Amino acid sequence: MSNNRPESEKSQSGGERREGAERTGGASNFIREIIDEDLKNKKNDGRVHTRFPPEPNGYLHIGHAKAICLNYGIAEDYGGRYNLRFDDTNPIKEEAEFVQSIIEDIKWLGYDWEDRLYYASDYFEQLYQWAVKLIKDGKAYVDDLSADQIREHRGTLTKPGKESPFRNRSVDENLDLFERMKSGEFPDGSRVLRAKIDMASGNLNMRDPVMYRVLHAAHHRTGTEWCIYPMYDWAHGQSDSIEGITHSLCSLEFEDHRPLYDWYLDQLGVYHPQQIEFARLNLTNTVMSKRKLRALVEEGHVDGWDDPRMPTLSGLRRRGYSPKSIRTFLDRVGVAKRDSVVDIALLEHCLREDLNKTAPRVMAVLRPLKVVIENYPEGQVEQLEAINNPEDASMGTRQISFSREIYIEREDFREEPSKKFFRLAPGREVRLKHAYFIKCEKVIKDDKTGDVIELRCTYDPGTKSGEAQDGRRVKGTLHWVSSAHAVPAEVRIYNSLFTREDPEEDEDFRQSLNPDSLEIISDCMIEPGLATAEHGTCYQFLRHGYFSVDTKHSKPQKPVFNRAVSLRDTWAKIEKAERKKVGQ
RNA sequence: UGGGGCGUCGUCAAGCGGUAAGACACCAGCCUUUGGAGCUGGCAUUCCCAGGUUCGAAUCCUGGCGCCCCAGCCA
Repeated sequence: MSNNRPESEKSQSGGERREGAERTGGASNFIREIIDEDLKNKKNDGRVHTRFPPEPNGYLHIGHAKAICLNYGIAEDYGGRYNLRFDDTNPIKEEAEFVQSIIEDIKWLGYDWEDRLYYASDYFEQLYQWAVKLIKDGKAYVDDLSADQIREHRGTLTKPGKESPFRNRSVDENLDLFERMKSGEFPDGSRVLRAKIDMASGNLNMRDPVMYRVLHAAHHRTGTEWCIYPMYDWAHGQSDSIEGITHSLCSLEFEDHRPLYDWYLDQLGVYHPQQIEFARLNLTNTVMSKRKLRALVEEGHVDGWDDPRMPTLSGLRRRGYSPKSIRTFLDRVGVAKRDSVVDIALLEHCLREDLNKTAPRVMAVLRPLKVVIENYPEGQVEQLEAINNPEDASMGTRQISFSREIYIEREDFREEPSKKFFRLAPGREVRLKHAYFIKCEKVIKDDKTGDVIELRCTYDPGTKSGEAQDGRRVKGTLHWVSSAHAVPAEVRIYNSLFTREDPEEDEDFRQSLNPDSLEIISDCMIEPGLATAEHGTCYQFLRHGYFSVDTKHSKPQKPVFNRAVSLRDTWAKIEKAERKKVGQ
């Protein structure tokens, strides 16, 4: 590296950073350009401080991960800090258990906010004082209108609103009423505190937005201390301001809330964070709204928030996704302001890329077909050496048992093979991975059904470990397990939850729910070493894909595996193309 | 007939007046004891459209068109 300046100096220079090998935070984007510019102008004394502000009302999904990686990744890359703040301003929807799951998911992604864990509810008292200040300044008033009346007064997108008859109460009356709202004198919904801005604004958010509502509800942290709660819009900007956030990154729909945040901050005369909006993540063949995800859970279409088909972080984790693959994915997706839908194939690609380097290879037969090797001595068992990962020699080797009777994959045998099928067929020879060449001599069928139930083969003792002494080649290599040594297992194959790329296009997103999104195969045979595989571990089942030990259902001697992602399947493409040709 | 955004390959996405990066997907080939991985090559004469400015425009100007968001006492 030509760059040998001290680390601290590097971290302050945008230009150098792009050349640095250590820069892992992804390509430049419009947000980083803004920050580079701010740094150049010595804005915020060169500080970069971001935050991720989730509402604890549900589980995090990969769309949230985009916001997390963006906010936290930028802070890391610029040598700044990042906070975690729960936006808990609505006690009716929020629960402490969601706080825990959110913390767990973000930690799992690999981030550490140190001691900077905050809650909007930490600021309730300050927010209250600020509200009093606005009242005293004649910038806020207590409104007795009902929710319906407020809506009517708001006007429409094209028509200006009407001012509330309570808009011009005296400061003293407002102070008195607000105080009594706080002390619990009024029932829910009876009165609100509103900012006095402009009922004719083209921006609906500026038409005297509600700052406080009366809510006699217990809050997960403040209990029953408060019976008025701040609206998100009143709490959010000030919370960022209090924490000294320099760049408040949020999604596009808050663009026209920004003038309101700025208005509040201006009236209060406090520090202004800079809000920058970006487009949220959408993925093909899934849905990303909390409402829809909740419906899937509650209506029983999935096994829970952590169902491996869900785009939730807990679901992806259970399925076998690594934090690294998710972060890589998000880096590659980039950040911009245009609405987009990312092909889920990119996510899968990132997982394969990661697991290819790290997952131990292992043999598992999902749909076993018995093979008897007639010329192999009965009762003989030999140990063969198998490499654990051809991509990483340091992962070593293991011993596997070979014997006269084995299982191979049903789909690896074809009685009438097509030209391009180069696996096992009558009279054909293939290689057994790590073992010998075998040749199919006889096909045994069920008398009644005609199904192939067993293959009789011979092996060539001179092909041990997979090479023929006479140099003859074989095109196919099959995985297998020794029937006497293999252990039964359950394997769950997942396909996309929705058949349609964009399920939201339907009137009801449930219409394109994929009936085949989960296939349970219960009679699989796997290498004995996997019988006690640890929860969450990922393996590559040779020629199949990457499989993780299910954390919910897997038990020692009764293992359950989730297919995280299949291997790229060139053969499937060839077959598909062949079928298409024949169909013509 | 309101306000705020956005329009570059099938999908994301660089590009910031000097003659269209990269990734995924797809296609072709090489290689292979995983039809995996890897490697090589192909894949936008054109940037929503139309005018204009300029020696030169995806980038600047004007006018259209299209898409998204906003009328919670949700966030």
